[in-house]
Amino acid sequence: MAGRSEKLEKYRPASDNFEIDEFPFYWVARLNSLYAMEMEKTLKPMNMDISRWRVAMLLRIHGELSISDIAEHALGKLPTITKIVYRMRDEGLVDVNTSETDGRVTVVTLTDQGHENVESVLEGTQSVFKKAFKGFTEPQIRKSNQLLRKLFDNLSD
Amino acid sequence: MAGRSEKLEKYRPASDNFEIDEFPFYWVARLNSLYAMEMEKTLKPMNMDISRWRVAMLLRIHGELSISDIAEHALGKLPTITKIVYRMRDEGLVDVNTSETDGRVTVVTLTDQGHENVESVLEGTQSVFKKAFKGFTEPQIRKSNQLLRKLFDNLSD
DNA sequence: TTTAAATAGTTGACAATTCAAGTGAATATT
DNA sequence: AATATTCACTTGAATTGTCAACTATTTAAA
Repeated sequence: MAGRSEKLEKYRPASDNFEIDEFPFYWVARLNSLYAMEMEKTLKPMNMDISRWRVAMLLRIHGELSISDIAEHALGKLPTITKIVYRMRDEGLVDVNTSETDGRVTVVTLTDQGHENVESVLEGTQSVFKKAFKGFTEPQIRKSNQLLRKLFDNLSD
Repeated sequence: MAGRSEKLEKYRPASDNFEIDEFPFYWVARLNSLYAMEMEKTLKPMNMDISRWRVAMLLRIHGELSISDIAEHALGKLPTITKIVYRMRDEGLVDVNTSETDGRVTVVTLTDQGHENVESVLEGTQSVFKKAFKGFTEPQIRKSNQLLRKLFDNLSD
């Protein structure tokens, strides 16, 4: 009978009045797929895909990362990241070395060609972001980001 | 020199002051993966995965869908959905039939076992949603949803 | 009414991801 | 110091997803 719990009913997937259009994770999934598809279009001509792209961007930002670091940021499984990295190495995009301070860790960096590749893709990717946030002001973008982060933090506890 | 364009710089992936933590699609991707991983934990004991689950939920809501309908809602490629559906049929979760009004379309529905399966999984999945939106009020959830939809709509033009 | 074009889905070859089970290096325990 | 445990990957087998090419059905055009 209380207003709040009644209203919340429609977000409860098990509820009879559940409305999927009102379910945030439905839109997170769709938004993510759509973004990925748009990006693939930009990436394909450069012989890249979304997986390689995510790894490359992280390396561009951080300079040097271990396989686990990449897995953590890109939220992928270790074997998956391992294989992406070695694929990228075979394509000349990254260098792979064993850490000098810890023999267990594998350190990955972008090669010159990898850097060039990233920069030329970057030009094309901006349009996707612009399109999605068309009409948004800076504070709105910041708030959107805060929201996404908050949900992520909540879920990772 | 203008305030706005300077502030917006950090969201431009090509920019030198780009900060990935401020990039909404980075968080969309991470949030989506994290949600998927949490869901997988709940789904695994019932012999389900996220793909099957998405198809099952859509069928629970809509009752009957064609392969393309499912592909559209789940934002998957046609061959992918086709294979998921036939896998689910082999596992007894769905029925697959040719439409009586249009011989090209394949109509998919949940079997009784599929329904039971969905209901028992639903019990477990609520906690994931609750965890993510812990501390959110109903208007906040609604606003979050609006935001995600808006981004999706922008991108799909 | 043929023929052409568009739809809706399927299939097979290939690529990517994932699980389970390993390896080898570093830490912790006895 | 020897052994056990944990950590950070790596590998192979199996599953899943994707592209390209194809089939069958319906709709549109000539």
